[in-house]
Amino acid sequence: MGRVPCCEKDNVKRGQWTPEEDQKLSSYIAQHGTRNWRLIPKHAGLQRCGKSCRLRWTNYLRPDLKHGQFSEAEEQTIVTLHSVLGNRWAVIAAQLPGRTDNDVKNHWNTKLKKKLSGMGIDPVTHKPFSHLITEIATLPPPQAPNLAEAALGCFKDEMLHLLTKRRINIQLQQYGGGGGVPASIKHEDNKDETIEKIKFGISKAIKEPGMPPLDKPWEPVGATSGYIGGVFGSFPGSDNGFHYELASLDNEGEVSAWSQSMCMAAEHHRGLHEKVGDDEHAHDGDDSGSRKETRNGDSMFNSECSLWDLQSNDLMNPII
DNA sequence: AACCCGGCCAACCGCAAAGAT
DNA sequence: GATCTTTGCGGTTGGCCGGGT
Repeated sequence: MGRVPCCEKDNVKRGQWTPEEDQKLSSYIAQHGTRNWRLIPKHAGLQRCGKSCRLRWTNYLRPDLKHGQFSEAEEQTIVTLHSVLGNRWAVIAAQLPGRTDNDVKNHWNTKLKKKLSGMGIDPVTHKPFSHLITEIATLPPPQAPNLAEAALGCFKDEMLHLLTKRRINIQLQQYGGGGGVPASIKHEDNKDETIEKIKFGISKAIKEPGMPPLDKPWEPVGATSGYIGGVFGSFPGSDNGFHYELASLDNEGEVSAWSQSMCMAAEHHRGLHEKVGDDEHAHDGDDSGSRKETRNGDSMFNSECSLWDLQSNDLMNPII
């Protein structure tokens, strides 16, 4: 047999908490602790679900919480950890005293994601968009055009931002001084034409002699590409005249400390994934169950490539 | 002044692991 | 061991607010 349900949904209040409710909850927890969330609203005189009380306490009322702006150092920590851990908000928040997973998640979704996109870095993979385009371009037809279309759909906004707002230099030297540029892509200000430019660039890239053989399976090129200090380029070991050069510069044209840090995070991320990739290769014979991740991320940190090994000095709290 | 729009963030929802019976 | 609740987590939503028109 199990237990009784946590609360009857009909009889509970929802929505914003009032100061009176906050006061009731805080004073009850101060006296009795947080032992059983199901009973807390009942005993504290609140018409709330236990789950709602728990969230209110953990995300807002807890006395050890910080409520102010995120510092630059905190932002850097989030980006660095996100590049390694992905959307593991609870684990990331554990490294930021006074911040909750909800805080970190909201800050990421509203600020950091855009900040990275604005710098030309894909916030999901932490790779530069130019790198993604390069990877797509290494695919053989007919996949490449389809994927390019899909990617353009996904990254259209970010690409447009890059191409129209930031200092970006897409060198399509094969055009031969512009004479070979198709008429449809000559007007810089037109956004649709910008997309056409990207498509054209990708299709050109696919046809380049320096490109990997089209009849071979795709392999990531990250291991041989350079990406330091905000500048990224280009095809591995090729001097084929086709490359994207992407500079993440601030308004004054300088590479900011934040930008450099973000780029280093991305570089670190790339290195880690290579290492993780190797590690997973080494475990190819394992049964899948042994690699299954627990909610606390145990397996990640039990693996040969742990966050501790790679960044032990940066972590403030042990990850359980 | 009224309306619209986008950013922000608290709160909710649903799922899965952990724990209790 | 099976079943059920509790807890923790990540994704999503809805409302508030400020700026722009």
